[in-house]
Amino acid sequence: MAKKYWLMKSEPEVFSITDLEKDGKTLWEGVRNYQARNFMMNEMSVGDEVLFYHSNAEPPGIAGVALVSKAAVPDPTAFDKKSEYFEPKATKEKPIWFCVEVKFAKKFEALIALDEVKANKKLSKMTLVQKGSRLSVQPVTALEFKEILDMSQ
DNA sequence: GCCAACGTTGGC
DNA sequence: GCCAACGTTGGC
Repeated sequence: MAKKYWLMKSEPEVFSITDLEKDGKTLWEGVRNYQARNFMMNEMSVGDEVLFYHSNAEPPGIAGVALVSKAAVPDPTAFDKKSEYFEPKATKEKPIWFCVEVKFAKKFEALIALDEVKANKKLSKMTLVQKGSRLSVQPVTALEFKEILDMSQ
């Protein structure tokens, strides 16, 4: 299976690239959107590369790179009554929600702001810059991924 | 199975 | 804090 590329959004107030650098790895818990879940559950493989995006930030943008380190497992927060992500309908047999584990790869020296991505004509097709795109887990092409890395140096 | 109402995301 | 865009829910 060829390596795939992704972009995953996180609010840095909640969990930033610096938190990932500190922790080394994390379960990508709390995704409650079927499209995003399906990408994690069906498409992601260990070794896939992930652009770590800071949403709801000043400025919003791509902060670094992570690697998928574990294929999708049931999201434990769905079973946790105290979690804001608790899902009463989830059972061990039918967990409903899944999450992958990602590990830290690199933090960009300077964040690539959403504005810079929008200004780059080569990236005009990226899901991220499409109008109304809110998906928190989205595929990125190999070319787009390379272009972002080029912009980061 | 339609669709209005409602909730959420996330840039600005 | 606003609000456009989109997803989900629930009445029918």
